Amino acid sequence: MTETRVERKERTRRAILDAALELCEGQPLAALSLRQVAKQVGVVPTAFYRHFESIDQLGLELVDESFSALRDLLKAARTFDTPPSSDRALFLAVVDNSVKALVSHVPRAERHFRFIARERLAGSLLVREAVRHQLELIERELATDIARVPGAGRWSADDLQILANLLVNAMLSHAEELALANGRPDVVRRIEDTARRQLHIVLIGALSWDSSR
Amino acid sequence: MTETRVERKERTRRAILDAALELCEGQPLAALSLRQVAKQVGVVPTAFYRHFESIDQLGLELVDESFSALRDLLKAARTFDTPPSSDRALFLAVVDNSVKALVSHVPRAERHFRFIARERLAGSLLVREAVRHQLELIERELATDIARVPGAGRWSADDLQILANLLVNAMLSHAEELALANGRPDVVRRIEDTARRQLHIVLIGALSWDSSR
DNA sequence: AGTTTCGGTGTACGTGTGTACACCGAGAAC
DNA sequence: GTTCTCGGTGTACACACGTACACCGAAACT
Repeated sequence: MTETRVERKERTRRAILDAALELCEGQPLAALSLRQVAKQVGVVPTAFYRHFESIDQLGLELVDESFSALRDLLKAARTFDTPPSSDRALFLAVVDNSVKALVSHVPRAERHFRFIARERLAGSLLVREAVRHQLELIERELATDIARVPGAGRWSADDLQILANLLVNAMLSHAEELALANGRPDVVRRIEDTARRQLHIVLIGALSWDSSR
Repeated sequence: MTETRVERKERTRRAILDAALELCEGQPLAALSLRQVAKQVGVVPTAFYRHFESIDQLGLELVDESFSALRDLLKAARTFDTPPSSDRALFLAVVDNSVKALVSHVPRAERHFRFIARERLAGSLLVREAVRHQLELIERELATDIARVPGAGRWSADDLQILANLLVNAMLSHAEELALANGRPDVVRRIEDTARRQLHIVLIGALSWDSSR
C-alpha cells in the first residue's frame, strides 16, 4: 500500500537472506534447497529467481555481509589518537582493542560467523574464494598497520606477512569458537582471555625476533 | 573362489569408504547421496546398509582413519634419543621435527585431510564432535610433552593449555593449506617455511613469557 | 487514462532421493 | 551333503528437488 515497489522487493530479498542463514544452521549451504528457503519465506519456489540466480550467489552476498562490518571494526581497533610510545605498550594496546572488538562484534552477528566458519572450507568454490579473499584483505591491512609502528624495521616483508598470517589465523579460530559459544558469558570470557594471552605471546616472540638473525 | 567371505566384505567396505572420500571432493559429506556412493562402488544402493547404518557413521570412520596415523607421527616427532640440552635448542628441534612430519604425512593422505578440513566445522554434529575430540587429544598430548621439558616450570597449567592450543591451531591451518596445495612443490615449500617461522616466533615468545608476570 | 514493468503465483514434468521388501547364491557350519 | 548365514540384487513407492511456462495484478511510467 504505502509501500513502494523497491521497498517491497528489498524486504523479501532480506527475508530470503535471513531464511537461508537460519535454515543453514548445522548444515552447509550446499545442502540447502531452494524450496526450503522459499517455504520459510512464505513464497513460491520460482520467486527465488527474481532475487538471486542461484544459491551460490546468495552465498556470496552473505559472505560480503558478514565481513563488511568486521573489517572496519578491526582497523578502528588499531588507530589511536595518542599512540603509546613504546613498541611493547603499543602492541599490548592493539591486542586488547582487537580482542575487545572481536568479542563485542561476533556475538552480535553470530549466525553470520557460524556461516563463514562452515563455508570457509566446505562451501562451493566461489564462496570459498570469496571468504579467502576477505581474510587476505584483513591480513594485508594488519600487515601494513604493523609496518607503520616505529620499531618495525626489524622485520622483513616476508616475516611481516607471516606474522600477520599467524595473528589472523589465531583470531579466526577464536572468532569461530565465539560464534559457537552461543553467547554464554563464561565461555566468552574464557575465549577472550585465551585470545589475549595467545596474541601477547606471539607479539612478545615477534619483538625478540630478528629477520636478519 | 579363493576369496573368503570376510575378505570380500572388507574389500567392498574399503571401496565404499574410498568412493565416499573421492565423491566428497569439493562438497560436504552431507551433500553426498547413498546412491551416488553405491553407483561409484558398482553396487546396488541398498547394499550400503550391509556396511554402514548411515552416511554419518561412514563419516566417523573416515575421521578416525584420518587421525590415527597423524597423532602417532606427531608424538614421535617430539621424542629424542638424546634431547638437546638447552630449552631453546630443544624447542627448535621439536618445531623442525613436527613441521617435517606434517609436510611429509599430509600429502600422503591429502584427500583425508581435505575431508577433515571440510567436515571440522561444516559436518553433522556427530562428525564435528569426533574431529574436535581428536584435535583435543593432540592438544593434550602436546601440552603434557611440553610440561616435561626442564624449564617448563615457568608456565602455569592454564598457560600450557593456551600455548598448546595456539600451536595446534597454527599447525592445523597449515595442514589445511597443505591439503589444498595438491602437492605442488613450491607451494609446499612455502607453507613449510611459513609454519616453521611461525612456530619459532611462538616458542620464542613463550620462552620469555612468565605466568607469574 | 492507457500501457508497461515486474514481483509473485500455480501447474506441470522429469529426475534423484531414501528405504522397504522379497529374493538369490555361494561360502560357512554342521 | 544338508542346512544356515549373509553380502548383494531387483523392484517398487512416495517424496522432494530444480526449473520451464503461462499467468496475474498492482505499482510505475507516459
